[in-house]
Amino acid sequence: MPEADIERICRQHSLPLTAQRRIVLQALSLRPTHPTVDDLWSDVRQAMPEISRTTVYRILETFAHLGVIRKVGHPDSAARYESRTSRHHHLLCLQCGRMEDLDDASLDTIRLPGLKTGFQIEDYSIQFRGLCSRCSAPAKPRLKRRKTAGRTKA
Amino acid sequence: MPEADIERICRQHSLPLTAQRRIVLQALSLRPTHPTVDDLWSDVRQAMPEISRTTVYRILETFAHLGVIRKVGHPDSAARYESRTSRHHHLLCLQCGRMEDLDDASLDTIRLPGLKTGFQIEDYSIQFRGLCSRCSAPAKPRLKRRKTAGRTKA
DNA sequence: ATTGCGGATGCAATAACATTGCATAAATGA
DNA sequence: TCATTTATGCAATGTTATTGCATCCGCAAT
Repeated sequence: MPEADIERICRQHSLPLTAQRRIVLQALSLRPTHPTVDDLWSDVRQAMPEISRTTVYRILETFAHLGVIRKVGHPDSAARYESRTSRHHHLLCLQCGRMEDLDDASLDTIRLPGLKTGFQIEDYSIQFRGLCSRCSAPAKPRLKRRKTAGRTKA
Repeated sequence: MPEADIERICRQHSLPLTAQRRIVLQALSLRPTHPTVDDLWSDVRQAMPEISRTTVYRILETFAHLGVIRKVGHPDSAARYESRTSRHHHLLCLQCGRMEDLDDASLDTIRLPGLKTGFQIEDYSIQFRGLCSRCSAPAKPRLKRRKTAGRTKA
């Protein structure tokens, strides 16, 4: 998320533009894998060692309520956030919990379920579950090596 | 989940069939809305007041690892479980956090993303976000009442 | 029915995750 | 620069989840 966007967002909502807000949103947008609050806190402390964990919690909650970022559901309980709010999908690794974004325009044409659900639906996203490349690779450890020997690099 | 299934599952995995396991799985299958651990603990204590919270945690984790039940991702941090592991989708209320199941065979034909994702995909489910009937109804509170006056029952 | 084994349970302690109250500090607009 | 308003940091507290260990219970062999 470019600096300019962060400024605009704060001004639009009459929120003081603080260094903490800049740096937290910045850190979030640099993380493609839906970090937890503590992941972000670690990142942010590199540049601002005195920032408080509470502040990170608060900033994320504030912007999530504004719809600027999103809190994503993840089976490993611990809040996770993402900076993208436009439609996209998720790849979830059942082994390590890694969650990556997936963009695929052909998935934009899902027929929304009818009103009989009782829900007024605004958007959707698909969660694909499986094994990420890191976790599926070591799945055949007994295989004899051929010439394209496996990189076991975790 | 019928009693017989619970027995079968335990025998298949050589797990002692305890009263606690029976009652926790039973309680989960009676809850259509993806309860938290404490939701289930409350339910279960009606019939078994001395059951420990820790035990409920452990039973759910055990069976989730076996694939008998599933831990679902939910933006409100607190683990939630569901007893259905066959493909189905979710309706999530952004207001109250309620999450309901949606079955719709026409959503079974999603084209899986290719191997270029690096993921080996096993299954997917769609999360539809919006407002549930309870939360979308009071959304126009300034409206003059007509003959179909609103039930304000939260 | 009794016994013995291994795993499950309950409890208490602890850890991990999250929120709140309040004093201080910083951003904004005049 | 000053006043106002809100954010931040800190410490305390609350909530959610896990762990170690003594005891209990399901289960199978007797």
